[in-house]
Amino acid sequence: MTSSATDLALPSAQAPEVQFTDGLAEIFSDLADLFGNPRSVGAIYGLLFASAEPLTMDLIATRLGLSMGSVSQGLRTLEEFGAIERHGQNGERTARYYSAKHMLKPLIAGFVRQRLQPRLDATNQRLMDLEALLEQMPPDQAQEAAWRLERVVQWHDKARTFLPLARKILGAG
Amino acid sequence: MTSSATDLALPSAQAPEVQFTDGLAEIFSDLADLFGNPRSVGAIYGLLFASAEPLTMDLIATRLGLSMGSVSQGLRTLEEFGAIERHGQNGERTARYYSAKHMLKPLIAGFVRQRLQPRLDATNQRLMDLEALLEQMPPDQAQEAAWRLERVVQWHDKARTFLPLARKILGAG
DNA sequence: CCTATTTTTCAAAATAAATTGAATATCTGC
DNA sequence: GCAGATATTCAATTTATTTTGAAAAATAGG
Repeated sequence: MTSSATDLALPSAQAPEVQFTDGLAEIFSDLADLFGNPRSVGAIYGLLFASAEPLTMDLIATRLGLSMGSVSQGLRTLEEFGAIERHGQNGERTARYYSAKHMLKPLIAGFVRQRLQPRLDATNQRLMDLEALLEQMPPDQAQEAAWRLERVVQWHDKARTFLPLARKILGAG
Repeated sequence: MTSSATDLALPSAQAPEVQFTDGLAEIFSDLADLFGNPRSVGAIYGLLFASAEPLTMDLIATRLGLSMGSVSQGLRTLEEFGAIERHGQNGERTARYYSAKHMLKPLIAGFVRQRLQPRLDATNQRLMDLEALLEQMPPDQAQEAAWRLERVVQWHDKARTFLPLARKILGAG
């Protein structure tokens, strides 16, 4: 709609390897977003994943059009997840270099450990608080409520025991 | 920290059954948020789940302090998920009544079908586009890139085939 | 211990997402 | 086909989140 005569000269007519890298960055942006992480975190991981050699912070920032601040924070998140590696910093050159671990396992495991697990644990605590509340309710109400609560608790327990399995299956590749 | 002398008279010293209902609404709010849905959707489901009898839209709105607009949209989302049921509207009384299906299965299945699946399918398409790109790259680069891309594609396929299993296990309760 | 370079921090700005509310539409019974 | 009641829509507002950018803090070499 926007482009004129030469539709082959697309808005972003980049060299294929650049398109490839940007494409992976975008895909991982979307996945990050899908799982409730900032898009920038996904973009950084995608870029590192696509790159043949490690990159410095400001290469990443330049390439993705992000501020150093964002990249710094994003790298930290990914490092907490255990999804990337540092190189260099051993004297000869000053800037640190980063690369993605090519197993998705650490990324997934890290995400589960850092983000999912804590929230599910918090929910678990609240469910237990509600269970305690039952005792203060008039018996007939309490029984009704207990029945309903039980469903949620059971599901929640299942979800929590399910997570390790999910991690195992999804992390294997 | 905020409350004075009588710590037993907590800020929201409600009847236990109200605390119970609000508690479940909050728990489901958090879960909704965790999975990328508006908190209001979770709150509505939680309230309906906790309630012994079906509720009208404006009972829900009043109880949760939401606008009718939010509740209307939230109920639609939940209906699309297949997580709630309508009652009434069969002549005698005018307002429709809503209740939660007490199986979490439809909620989960609906969420997966309406939200997760479409996004993963879109990602799949983009991965295929990237695969097509490989042919335009110089062979040595293409090989490197293919190797990386393959990892993502494999993982993604696994994730997609994994979803039905997850639904089965988590939906059973 | 100074300087140049890289990295982190975090308040402010930009952006994205959810919620409201009032106009509009749909129903139901008469 | 009107009136009262209920429900939906969607632009405007509010709220929450992400990103920026500039100041402060590390880090390494001289």
